[in-house]
Amino acid sequence: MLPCPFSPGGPLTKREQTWLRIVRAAQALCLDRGFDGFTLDELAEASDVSRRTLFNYFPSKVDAVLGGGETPDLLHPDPRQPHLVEATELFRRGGPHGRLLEDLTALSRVLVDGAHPDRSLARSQRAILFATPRLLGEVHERFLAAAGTLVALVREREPELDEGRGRLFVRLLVAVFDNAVETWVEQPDDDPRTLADVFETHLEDAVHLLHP
Amino acid sequence: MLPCPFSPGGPLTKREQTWLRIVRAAQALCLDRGFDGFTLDELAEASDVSRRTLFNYFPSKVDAVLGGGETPDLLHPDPRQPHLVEATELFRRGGPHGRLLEDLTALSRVLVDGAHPDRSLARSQRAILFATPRLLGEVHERFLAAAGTLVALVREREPELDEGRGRLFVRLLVAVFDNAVETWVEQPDDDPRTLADVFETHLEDAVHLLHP
DNA sequence: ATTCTGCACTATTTCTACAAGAGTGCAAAA
DNA sequence: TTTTGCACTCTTGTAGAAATAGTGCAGAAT
Repeated sequence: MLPCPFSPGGPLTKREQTWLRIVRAAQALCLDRGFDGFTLDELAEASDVSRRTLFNYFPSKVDAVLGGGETPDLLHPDPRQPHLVEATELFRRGGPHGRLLEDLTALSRVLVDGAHPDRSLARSQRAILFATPRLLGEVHERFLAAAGTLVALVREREPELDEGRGRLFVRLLVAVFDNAVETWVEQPDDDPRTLADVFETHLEDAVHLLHP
Repeated sequence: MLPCPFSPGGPLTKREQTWLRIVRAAQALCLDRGFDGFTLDELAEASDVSRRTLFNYFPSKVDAVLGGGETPDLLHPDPRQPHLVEATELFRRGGPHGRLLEDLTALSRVLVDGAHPDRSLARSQRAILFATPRLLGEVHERFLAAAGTLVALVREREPELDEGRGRLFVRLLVAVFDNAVETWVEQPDDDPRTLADVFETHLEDAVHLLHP
């Protein structure tokens, strides 16, 4: 029932327009009054749909403000998100390069960027996260869940990676991600780097730091 | 005013005896009734000191239960803990081996083991952490603080490590530590590995996972 | 001389009940 | 097929009171 954030290319469908209208209103309200400073009734009014319809688009207030879809499950990617299906299939077959870390980086990029269908949304998202540290926790949780499925996928490709190491791997990825988010959120407004860019840089940094 | 957990070797001083009595009582109460199931008045009575004296030994209830001293500052180590002073001095001068990762492992060991002066304490600590997940958060915070000073020390030795990477490094260490704690806590009761052992193993695992 | 203790104090936390808002199920309307 | 209204549950915030955590200090005890 919940839609993917955007179908690529072409004019926006009616549903996509409504989706955008809601997110924009939610972000405006959030920037204006803070996350707890507005109710869903107000958001419904501001975006010109019924309160009930909001939940037709977003499972929660947080999702509306963050403009996120469901957290992707890379093990069983949603067929409505063909780029996800494609990327995971490629990875399963030995990834774009054949070296785990690089392939993982590529896959992470798909994952991280999935939350940012639109440049202008990304920008206000940054402002909101900056103003509402509480939401950082939510972002963390979402990535944590996604990273779990990511590592599950890795373990299919690399069976010698046992569960314990998999868990550790998740934690490392999440640590890099959290750091990337923190950096990205504090970035000056005209810095063009996306969250995925920063994540990739930090992942490389992590590799160097732990290089024997 | 607060003492180091133990002076090495020899018979226990009066202060050390009292320290132990308090910790034992605190752990017993905690295992028996849960962390929130007893008051400091009760702990005072059980360990035969006045309530006020408890705070002479531990800055908080959590510290009493965990049997921890202050979180060590590796940049300015407490002179009353000579092994810390020694280890940091050695590290500053180029560490035991001269390779950052190995020296870091050695230093981390000192840090992690510092919280476990005694085998039997470590064992009940494990049981308590298992039964009271809430305390895991406290343990995390303590290590986070300590890791901060650890990385500050590293940055003195390796000036090309900028602040951003330092922050990332802290996060990675904390991730490894959290994973180690989780593993250690779930360990069967007769498993002789200390937390520091597990931490070291996981740090090595992390290095391999991020090996290009 | 140092550590312990009682006591008076402040600061958090917990509890209760209640209100407000988040989130769901369903059937009729668009 | 999507939207909407409505009735519903569940979680979270609020306010005030009680319990408990934690502090400062001066005198007692060792």
